Amino acid sequence: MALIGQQNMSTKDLKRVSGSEAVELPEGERPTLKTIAFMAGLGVTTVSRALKDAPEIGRATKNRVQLIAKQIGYRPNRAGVRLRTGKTNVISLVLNAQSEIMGLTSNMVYGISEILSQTPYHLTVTPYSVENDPMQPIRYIVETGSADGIIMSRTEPDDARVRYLTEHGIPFATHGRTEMGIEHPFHDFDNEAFAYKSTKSLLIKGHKKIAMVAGPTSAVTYHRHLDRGFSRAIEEGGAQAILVPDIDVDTSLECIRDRMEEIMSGRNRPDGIVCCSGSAAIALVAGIEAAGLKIGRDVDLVSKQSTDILKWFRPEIIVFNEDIRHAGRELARAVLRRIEGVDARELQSLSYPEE
Amino acid sequence: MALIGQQNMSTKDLKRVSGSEAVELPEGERPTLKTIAFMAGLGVTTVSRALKDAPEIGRATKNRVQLIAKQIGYRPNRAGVRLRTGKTNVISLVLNAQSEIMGLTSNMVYGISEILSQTPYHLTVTPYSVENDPMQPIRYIVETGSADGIIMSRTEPDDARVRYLTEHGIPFATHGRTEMGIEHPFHDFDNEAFAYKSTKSLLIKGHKKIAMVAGPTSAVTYHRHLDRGFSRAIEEGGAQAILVPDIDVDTSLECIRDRMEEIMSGRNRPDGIVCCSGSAAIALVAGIEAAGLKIGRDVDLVSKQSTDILKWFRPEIIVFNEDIRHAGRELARAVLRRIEGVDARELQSLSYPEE
DNA sequence: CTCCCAGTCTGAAACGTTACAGGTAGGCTA
DNA sequence: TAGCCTACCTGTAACGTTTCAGACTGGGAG
Repeated sequence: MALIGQQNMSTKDLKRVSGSEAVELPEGERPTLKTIAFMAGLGVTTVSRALKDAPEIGRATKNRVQLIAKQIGYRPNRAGVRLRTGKTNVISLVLNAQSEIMGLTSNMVYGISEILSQTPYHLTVTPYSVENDPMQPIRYIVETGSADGIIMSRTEPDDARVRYLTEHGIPFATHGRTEMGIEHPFHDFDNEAFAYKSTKSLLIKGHKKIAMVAGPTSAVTYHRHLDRGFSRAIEEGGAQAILVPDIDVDTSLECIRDRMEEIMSGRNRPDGIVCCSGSAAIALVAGIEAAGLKIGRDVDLVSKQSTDILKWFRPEIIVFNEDIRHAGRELARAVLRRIEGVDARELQSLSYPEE
Repeated sequence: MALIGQQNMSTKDLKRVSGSEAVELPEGERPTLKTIAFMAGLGVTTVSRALKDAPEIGRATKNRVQLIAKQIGYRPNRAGVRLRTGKTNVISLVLNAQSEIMGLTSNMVYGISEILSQTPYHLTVTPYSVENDPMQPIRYIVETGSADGIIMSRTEPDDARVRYLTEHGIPFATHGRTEMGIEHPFHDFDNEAFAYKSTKSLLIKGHKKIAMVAGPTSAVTYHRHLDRGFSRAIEEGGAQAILVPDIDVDTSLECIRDRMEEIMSGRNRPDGIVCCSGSAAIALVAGIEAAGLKIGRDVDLVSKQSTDILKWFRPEIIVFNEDIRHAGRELARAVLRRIEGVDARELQSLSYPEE
């Protein structure tokens, strides 16, 4: 551990500008406020203020300083700013490191980055393993002050993280909604609308026995929305809902397939299925086909997908798309504006299923 | 907290306490070296050194200081360390923000995080858009000193980023190899072995006209390896290589399918195909089936995959697995050890195709 | 002529850390 | 007894930034 700092390309012995004029030109080293101050013949304070357009600095001076800064490619030292102000200029994406088949995480990351790339913010990713407490990374970030804002997913109706962050006044945005009477920034896909529309589309095709996967077993909020939309459509259509028990967002694909085969081999099998994730749909299909049935003939399947894969898999599947990259953009925008102090209620958005 | 009263024995300690600073008890604020120094009745310098087990600090003192630090949950302030030492404790993952169907990026991120979670390092992700210069994020990181080490992918035989980082002495590790006479840390999947083995397996099945997708059109190094393994196996087996021109790592799936359909409808169509990515395989299958052929009957397909999806898609596809999460772990380990000063040649690893 | 004010600019201090150059006490050598 | 060494510990300065409390103009008011 004594070795760690050693890579740090030494030769730091540069003549320092102390009180008098030890001439230091923009050689090798990164320019700082001091460099600009020296070049402009001003004090560091003035330069600092000039660069942020403070009103007590003359127009001419500001222009001059800003010109120099641009010319020599000045970039504020993040450590300096952070130490002095506590502002990290970091947004942390907290997610669970579950293996996933589709590029869900990637698209979220890319969406967020798209927004952050036009700001001084950096993005750090903090996964937590499935067996760990989801609160742990959150606590770490808050206790060490290592980010100005947090984006997280797998939001639950009563979410301990939301409560904790709200109590501590840390800006955050969630992918998904809560139901705990706390107003906070979020972005969510309207899963109720999806479930409703997709169930409807099955009803219109004349199906009468409809199943939804995965059901409301899970702790995650959006399953409640799915259930709501599903139940509403079922009721309106006077159809029968077939239950698919014990499947949630973490159920393995193998398990989904087996469960599905079982159900599709039973005598009360559904003629229409609503599925809420692309990967689950793939397992469903395997189960259905293992039961000797065929999508689009014996049973219709409508699924949400966050990546355009199902059309390659079985073109017969009816798909609705959830744009995760867009979610990433929305969440990034929300958390940034929250940091600026915008009211949480203005930072809540939904996106709607598109066929 | 429990240790507050613990001002033990000596009388001379008191002079420090009453001597200069205002008495500042461990309030809501985060503890710093000063807090510990006050509690232990020592100087900040001593505490700093005691915490890193410096030899010039007495055993007893070290134990005492470390105990206090643990008790009050002391965490070094990253900004302080970074400002003073230049060490950021950040690893940056630089990747291109191409949409991807499989969870390639995610698994890389998770693999890296697995390693970093046991260290003080954080992971930042810096995507660059496809139309941008790949050098841009690299330059940014180096110029602003915003990471201690870099991990990057899409490595090319003559890679400008590798040259630049080597010249600047910045630790990095690449996913994939270069061919430019510069020794640097890398992890790579042995694509030559994969191409050789998979082509062999087709030869053994009696196939005589074999195609490989994607071909060596791409700038990325690993296509050369694929080509080498493929050619070697073809030569040994006295088979015929069917060319699939103009397909590279960035070709859209639609385009791959169309090209494939065309080729499979031609009169000199292959009876065996080697494919180097799961998503390309999906498009290939579509093309093959559009030509009215069937995998496993008219043509055999062997593909690499980085996520276990092909078995769901067409179980007839013969698969080899590339473990991206493992690659992430290897790369993280490599860049960390490089930061510690380990020779680059000791930080080069390959992983081998597994069926 | 003085006084005050607005408009500009400034040095010092502080954030938390580590490197440097000592300092002190006690014991051992000569 | 003086001198020196070892084992521990210490204060100060510095990293780059922002905030605080001035300080210096020139000019207008009294």
